[in-house]
Amino acid sequence: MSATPTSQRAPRRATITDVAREAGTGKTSISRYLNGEMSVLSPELRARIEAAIERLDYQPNQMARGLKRGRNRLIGMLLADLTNPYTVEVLQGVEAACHALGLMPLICHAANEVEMERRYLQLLTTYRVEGVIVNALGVREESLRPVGGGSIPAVLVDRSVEGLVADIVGLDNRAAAELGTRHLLDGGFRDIWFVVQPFEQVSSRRLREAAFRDTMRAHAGAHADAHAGAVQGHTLVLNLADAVQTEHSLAELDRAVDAPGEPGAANRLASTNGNAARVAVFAANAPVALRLALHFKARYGAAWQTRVALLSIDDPEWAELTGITTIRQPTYDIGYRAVEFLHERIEGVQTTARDCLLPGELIVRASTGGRPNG
Amino acid sequence: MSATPTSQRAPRRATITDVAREAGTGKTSISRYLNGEMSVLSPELRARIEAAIERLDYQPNQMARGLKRGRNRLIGMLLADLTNPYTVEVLQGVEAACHALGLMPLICHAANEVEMERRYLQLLTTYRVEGVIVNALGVREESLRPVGGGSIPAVLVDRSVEGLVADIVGLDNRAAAELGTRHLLDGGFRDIWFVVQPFEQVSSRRLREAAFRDTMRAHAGAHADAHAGAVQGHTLVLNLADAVQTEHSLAELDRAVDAPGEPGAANRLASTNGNAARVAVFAANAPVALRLALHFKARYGAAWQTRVALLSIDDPEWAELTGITTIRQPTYDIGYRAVEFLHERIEGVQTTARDCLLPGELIVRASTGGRPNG
DNA sequence: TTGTAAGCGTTATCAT
DNA sequence: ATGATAACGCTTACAA
Repeated sequence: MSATPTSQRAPRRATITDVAREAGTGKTSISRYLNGEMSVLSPELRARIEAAIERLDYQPNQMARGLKRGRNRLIGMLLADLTNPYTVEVLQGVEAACHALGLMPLICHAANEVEMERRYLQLLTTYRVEGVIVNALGVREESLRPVGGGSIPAVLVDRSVEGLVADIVGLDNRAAAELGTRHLLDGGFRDIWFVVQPFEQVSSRRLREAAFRDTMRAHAGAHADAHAGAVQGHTLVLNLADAVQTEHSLAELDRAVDAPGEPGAANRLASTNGNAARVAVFAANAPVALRLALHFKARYGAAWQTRVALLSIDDPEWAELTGITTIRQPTYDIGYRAVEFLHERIEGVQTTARDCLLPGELIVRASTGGRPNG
Repeated sequence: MSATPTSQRAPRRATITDVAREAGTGKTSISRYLNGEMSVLSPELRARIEAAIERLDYQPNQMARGLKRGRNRLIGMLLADLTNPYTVEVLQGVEAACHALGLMPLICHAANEVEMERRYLQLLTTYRVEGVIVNALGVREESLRPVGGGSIPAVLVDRSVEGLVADIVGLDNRAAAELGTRHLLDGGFRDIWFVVQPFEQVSSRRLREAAFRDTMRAHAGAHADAHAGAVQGHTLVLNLADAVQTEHSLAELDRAVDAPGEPGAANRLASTNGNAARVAVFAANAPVALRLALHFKARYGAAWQTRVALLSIDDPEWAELTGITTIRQPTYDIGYRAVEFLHERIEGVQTTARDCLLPGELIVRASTGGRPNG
């Protein structure tokens, strides 16, 4: 690292007044030119203005424009967790839509901190953004009140927030969880664990977990007499924010994997393929799936997939590499739609809160097949 | 998706004038209160102001403040590619530093599009950000000129840009590439391929590639007589932006893997462990490593690591899962330092362009060990 | 077709 | 200790 002094001062940027003077006219004409009101400008004047702008390298100050106009084309994008691939993908859709609609997203990353979420929301408000897209932490937060209070247009992504009415767009969680569960059931798995982060507070997790249980129950009912031993469905909470709790939960899962289908092991021989002997683990999202995969690999070695079948909602880049079946979310569309909804609201569309549920796509890979790879 | 009409109009936000009226005083006092000039406010007035602000839920308009003050605490953060985990990690450092320094980063994602980079840079300029942190695409871009022209303070991250003088902070690429290469050499690998995206334009890639070659050459020189057959170092360009070219390059790599150390295969038996028979592939970054891993898995099956030893700069989340040796970049620090540098420049520190090179950390995993796992 | 002047919500200058 | 008043850079009636 080196540093020696030098000299150069940033020259003050040209203002509309400078341009007016340079072009020998008034500010009004410049403003008209900037706003494309060409029909009211003589070609001669227009040319002079154009030249002046060019000469001064003039660029209108958006802040000043926004102040006067009362709108600045800024929208806030509040993100719970950028390390989750889901978030980045949604963001791509958001950016594309913003681009198309002439909006500029202010991206704020709460990094799973409630305090950050609060701070950023306040900041956005202070910058007078015209609306916000919120991928909330999910906690019932007083700080989100102004958002819902009609004070500022908002669209929720992925998660609803208790006591807050707003448009929401995200995965059709019920359908997705059911899709995954049925896939495992169809694959002949008898012992299925649904692993999810603490879900009381987070609507999407809650819905997925509920759908999992419902589907298992429905299946059990339909096949009550067909099979001697019923399938087993368990929900396991994995609190990734707490290392101790995480270890605890993983240990519970280990016991199941070590002795699959314990109470009812007898009926396993009747199965059509080897999957009845393997425990299936359904991860509620990618962070959970990753944690599980890392754990299994550490415990059972590189060939862990012969012991456990992993399925996950979300389709992270390593899923293909590891050969894990997933349910891909239409992330790009989610982001795109969210902006469209917000845009409508900003433009004054008045409706009650809308729900936009997009379907997930099952991507079958080796993990849930009959002959697991190593 | 449902939608039925409702009614509620956003009430205009309170302004400083509203507060002044509510508190029965002038705007000046409110401004003073906002800026913490408590010493010039009687406790009595201060209390009235506080109450008025509370009652009106007043929040000062940053845009107006910025317009008047000439500074808005906004900085631009231009990102080449958010899908690269590296970028997200750097961002975390940036956010932390901004938080600490009271700055608000406007995050712009160019998504590897030169046109986007241009557009965003122009946009940032138009919003009068006080500075920019640029993780440039690397292309020699005329649009970056205003940045370097002293017109606006800037700090480069990871990559320098031709013909643009500015502070730059990033990985010590030379040292990192040398570290990786030596690790492979020490591991007994004789046939090493360095795989990198087109590197003419991107300084970090260029440096890594050069360091790789230099290290290989140095090694060859030092051990010229010791071993009968010298080690072989190859550089392979993988253009991920072009599917056809990518396939072509991968095919070339396949030939090498299928017949490792072709010209000089005789000396392989002399090796101390099995690694002389395996081809080692050194990926210049995570995106390359992922593409390679996916390819190898598709071609050689789940046990591909018995055929190829993969090493990569960057430490993506799947590296641990797959057991791949990596060189981790101090991403968080890179982001943090970048903001600190920028802040100094914004505050008027005048120096010539500084280089801040941070060291990478070698994380040894199974991939480069003597007995590869499956 | 062009220009003047009054704001937008702040802060800064200068009185009182 | 307090408060008019003039900017900041722009848009927009309203004139001319």
